[in-house]
Amino acid sequence: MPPHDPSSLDSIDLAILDILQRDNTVPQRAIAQAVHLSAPAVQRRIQRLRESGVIRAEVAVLDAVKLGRPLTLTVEVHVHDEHPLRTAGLRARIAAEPAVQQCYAITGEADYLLIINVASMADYDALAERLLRGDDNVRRFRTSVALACLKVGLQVPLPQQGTPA
Amino acid sequence: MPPHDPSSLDSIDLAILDILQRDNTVPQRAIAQAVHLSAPAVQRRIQRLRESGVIRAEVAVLDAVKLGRPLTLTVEVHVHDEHPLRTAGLRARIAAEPAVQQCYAITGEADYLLIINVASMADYDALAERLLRGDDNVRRFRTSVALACLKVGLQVPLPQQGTPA
DNA sequence: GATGAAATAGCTACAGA
DNA sequence: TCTGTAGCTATTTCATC
Repeated sequence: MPPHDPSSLDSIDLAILDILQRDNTVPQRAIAQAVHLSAPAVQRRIQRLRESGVIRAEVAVLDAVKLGRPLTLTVEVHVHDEHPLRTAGLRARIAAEPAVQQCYAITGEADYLLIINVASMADYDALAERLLRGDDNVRRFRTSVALACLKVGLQVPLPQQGTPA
Repeated sequence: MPPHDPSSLDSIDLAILDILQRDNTVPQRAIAQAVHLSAPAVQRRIQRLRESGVIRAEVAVLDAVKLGRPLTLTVEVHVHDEHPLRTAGLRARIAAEPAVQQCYAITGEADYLLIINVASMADYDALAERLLRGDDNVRRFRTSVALACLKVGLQVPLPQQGTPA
């Protein structure tokens, strides 16, 4: 995958990305019309954006409520030791746990921020048990219940470490 | 959009969703083969999942670094008054702000959790100014810098309120 | 739910700017 | 190097069983 510096993205690339970010089922012909280009030209640009990694993935976004996981929780995790060797287990469990939707390593008060989807509080309790309470490097964690999701963007922020979702 | 209760999703639906959640460019023939069904049968199921809202969106996931927004921040916002009328402005500004990738209304210590992507700290400062500091209903906010994104799942957790991304 | 035909989208090759 | 035109391949979609 060749690297891609932002300066090589022209305004047409950005316009294409703006469309695909919202809906990647839009036919290339329709995109072509929107950006005043031919369909193959659009196709080539999309191909390049994929190869260079600007487009990281093309996915379906699912509805957690309709999947029977109506509860969303945010969890701030504090660890004793941030050393990779000491956090490797936690990271591996997080990667393997489908209920964990997102995980960021952060600075400041807490060390990790998790966004989790579960069917019930009982499920969360069990999850917290095997994910956090069993780990003696986890000092404490603070859970908040999400009441609403006001916005969901899908730009992947930082180079991913470990297993991708 | 007809409602869809989780019980009406059989194991084949779940298998299809599991594939599409990772990569929605997989041809229906390949999905059909994976779930031991014919392509049109898969097509009908996908159509139903779309109409019922289980599949909420089909999108391209972009790389924020390659787009020139290498900084990810998480922000916990505390407000004075949670009344919808008093938070409407904040919510509207969040919805309109492309740098704000995600926003959850949460219980507990803070009232909102934001996940933000910006090009620089200077950009964030300007953003915080127009988004938060200008709002006299915002009591305080706590910003953390994300060091790494360990996992990104794309299940939309709760019914969205306000403008979707 | 499966089969086969029609429509449509995506991809490649080639020519020109 | 990039764009546009043309033609091909493959996928989606629809009608029928």
